[in-house]
Amino acid sequence: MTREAQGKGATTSTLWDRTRELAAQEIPRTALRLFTQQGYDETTIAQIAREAGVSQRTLFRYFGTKEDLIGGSEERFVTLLTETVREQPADAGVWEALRAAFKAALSLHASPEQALQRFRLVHHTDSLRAAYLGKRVRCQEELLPLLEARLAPSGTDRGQARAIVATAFACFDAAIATWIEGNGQGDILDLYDQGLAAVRS
Amino acid sequence: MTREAQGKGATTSTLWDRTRELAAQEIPRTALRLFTQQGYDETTIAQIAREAGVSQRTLFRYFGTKEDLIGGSEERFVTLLTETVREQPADAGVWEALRAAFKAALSLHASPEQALQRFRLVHHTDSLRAAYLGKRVRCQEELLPLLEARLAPSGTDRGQARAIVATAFACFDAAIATWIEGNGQGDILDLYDQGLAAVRS
DNA sequence: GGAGATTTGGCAGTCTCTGCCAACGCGGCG
DNA sequence: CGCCGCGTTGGCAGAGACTGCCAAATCTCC
Repeated sequence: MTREAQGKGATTSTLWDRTRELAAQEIPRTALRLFTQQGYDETTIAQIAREAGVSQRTLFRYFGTKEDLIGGSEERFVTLLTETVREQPADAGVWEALRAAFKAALSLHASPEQALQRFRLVHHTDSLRAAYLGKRVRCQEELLPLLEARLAPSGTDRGQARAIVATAFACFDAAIATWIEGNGQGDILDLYDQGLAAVRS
Repeated sequence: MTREAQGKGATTSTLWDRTRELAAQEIPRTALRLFTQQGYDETTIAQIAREAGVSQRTLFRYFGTKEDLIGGSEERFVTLLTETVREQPADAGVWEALRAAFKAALSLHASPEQALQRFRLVHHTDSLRAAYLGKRVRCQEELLPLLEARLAPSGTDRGQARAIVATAFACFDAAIATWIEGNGQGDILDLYDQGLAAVRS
């Protein structure tokens, strides 16, 4: 990992690195399977490690906590959101910028089915949901200064900017909850737009 | 606890019950003191139990988890919010009803200083904050059907109602965060109003 | 092939939290 | 008064997540 690593060219990725990456993909896949089969709390780290073919110690080296086995690393998520917001044209409003960020975040999922599976799992497991919400507010805090800059011209203060960011994320979560309730019918972003429209009536 | 318990009359509360209640108040007080002194993660259950004069086992019987030592039981919070919303006149809008609920929730704190202390602790401790957010969304879910009823006449669907509730709580949290940042200056409800005004511009 | 760096695995330990059982204190019964 | 039922308490053992520490295995580079 300390090496120059991901040469998209050919030879720089040694067979060893590829094996490592395979393991790194195998572990969360096994975890997700077991979680959906028997529940999050009923699945132990020992079992995941055994079925994934690694030791507990190694598993914890790849993923710091049990919650990290779902939903990938937080940094990737944060950087995706911040980068997307940064890429938005300067004259785009904060609501448009945030919407674009959510759209980008949703595109991370391989398929709607997989997304539904993960969302359901997180939504129905208290500890997972709490962990997700924790990451979410950290995202909000990272995004705050960026959006504050966009809002400054209109005389919006920091507290108001915080409320706007929090609202956007809240409506995003609400959209996901509604989407889960409808078993994945419809489009999450449409639900988001409808929710936000009701809020800003 | 199974006895008829709190007779506000005199003789029904035995000396034994009073001792129990004292212990139940002493434990979270000790916990809060230690948490603010040396930090949440740096304080162990063993230490709290020792300084409060009870065994670990008893401590866990009173408060199911370490997080419950802060912020009291969730049910009390939920019932306060739901009761307050229910008490609102039928023609009151959802925003007014929710605002009244938040006002009631804030009145639970003995003093602004104590509130600031607790808010700061929760806000700056990842695990505590995650636990708080978990309780918060559970509150939202309890409140949802009540507010859905109030919104039904205006042709608002469930998803939109969820977005509205989520937004109100999000702005409430944002107000608290801003209030903490300002070291307790100003009024939380004012900050809430300002945030919501910016959102609904 | 060997030296150095990196990764892995095992072990012991901490901390939260739970189940189980014995000890204690309290009230009510004969 | 003595005894029994009942609820509370405390200690103990254990599960489970997670962290240092050290040795063994593995890879890379020379």
